[in-house]
Amino acid sequence: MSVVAPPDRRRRRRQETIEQVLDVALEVMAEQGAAGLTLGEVARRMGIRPPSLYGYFDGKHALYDALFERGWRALLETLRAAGAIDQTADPLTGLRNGTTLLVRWAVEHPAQSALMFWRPVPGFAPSERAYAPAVELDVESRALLARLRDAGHLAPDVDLERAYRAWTALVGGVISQQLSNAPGEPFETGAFTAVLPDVMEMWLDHHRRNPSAR
Amino acid sequence: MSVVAPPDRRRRRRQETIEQVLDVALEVMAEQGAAGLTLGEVARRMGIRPPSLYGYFDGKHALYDALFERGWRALLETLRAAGAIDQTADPLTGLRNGTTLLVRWAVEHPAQSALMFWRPVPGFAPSERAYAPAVELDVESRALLARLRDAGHLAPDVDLERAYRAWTALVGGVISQQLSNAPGEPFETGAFTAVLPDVMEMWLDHHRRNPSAR
DNA sequence: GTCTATAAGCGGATAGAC
DNA sequence: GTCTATCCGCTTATAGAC
Repeated sequence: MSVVAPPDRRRRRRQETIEQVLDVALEVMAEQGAAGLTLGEVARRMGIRPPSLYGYFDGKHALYDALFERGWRALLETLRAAGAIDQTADPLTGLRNGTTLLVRWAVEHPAQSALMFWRPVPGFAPSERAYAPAVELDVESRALLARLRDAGHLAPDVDLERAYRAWTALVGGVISQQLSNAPGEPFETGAFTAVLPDVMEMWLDHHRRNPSAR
Repeated sequence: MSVVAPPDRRRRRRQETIEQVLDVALEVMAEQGAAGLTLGEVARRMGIRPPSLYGYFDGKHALYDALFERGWRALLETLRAAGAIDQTADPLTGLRNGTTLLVRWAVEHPAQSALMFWRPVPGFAPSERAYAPAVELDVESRALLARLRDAGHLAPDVDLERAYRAWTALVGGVISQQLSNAPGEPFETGAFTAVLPDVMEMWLDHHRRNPSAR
């Protein structure tokens, strides 16, 4: 038996502090942008000194890594909770609703989205661990497209890989245009989120009629 | 007559130094990313001290501003030279060629594109002067879409504003996916640049048949 | 053991004096 | 152009409080 087992109390308290660091870091990023995060500002808001943060995170990149992972987990949970990637649900409804939810989440979490979708922080690359939930969503999304094809909504001989890349480009494009050119606009009335339905129908129309292996 | 008029020689030399600063800064950005630019690294490569750069640029943001403007001018010139936005050329060919050229330029100038299309540098916003060539391209692009409609390639009652926003989202999406998810891949063999033709035809098909005012 | 602090090193941006 | 000096941010070392 372990002689130095830490009491649950202490472990829980530590975990709470870690969560608080992440919460505060998200606040700072929301105000200053993803690359505008500083340990000094996080420490200031927590009432501690910057070096104390090293008891919880192994430096700034480790903090970014945790924020990256947390973001993808939150997004994945949002989509799962809505049943958008449920294997028994109607794939067409799932794609439309899931895509809309994803874009909404991105627009409502602009700084975190920048960290997750682009590479705004010089020198930071997510660890494999942090990347895992993103891979999970990737796998589920590809499976959803396959079900969409099997249900007859896409051409039977559609090039799924190519169609998937086009889909990510369209969705990512709406998000990046909205966040870069009209930041602060809410999802409901965004100049670019407004064309998301058009863009989705473009993609659906095209792949219903076209295997896209030109 | 002016007593202190600087000889042309000196003015030219100064201009050359300014250009050299910009060239070196682009090199550093290409290696470190847009936000990875540091005055120290630029000065080091030029064989001078960081404070000396203040004789040519009023600080780091002014340097970013010049790089932003230079990038949009270069892109605009590339498109003009190819006749893509020539008012007498066939608008359909112009759109296809111009879009392809734009995406190619972006993929071949990734760090500068990030500065131009997104907001990777905390606290930096382009000046009106630096923004001017971007506005010019914006105006020309909208005019190209109008000619496309008048030539019968788009539905006569198409919502041009909406169609234009969708087009920028599609093109920006291809660029951002390519640069974020497969950086370093050349334009010719890029995983996402490869779907650009699909994406363009999607947009054309949709707007030929659909006014997109749903 | 655990948390946090202070001190100090380093690099970067920038203002001022020469 | 330079050097100096200041300020800020990340990071490590070390030491004191609980």
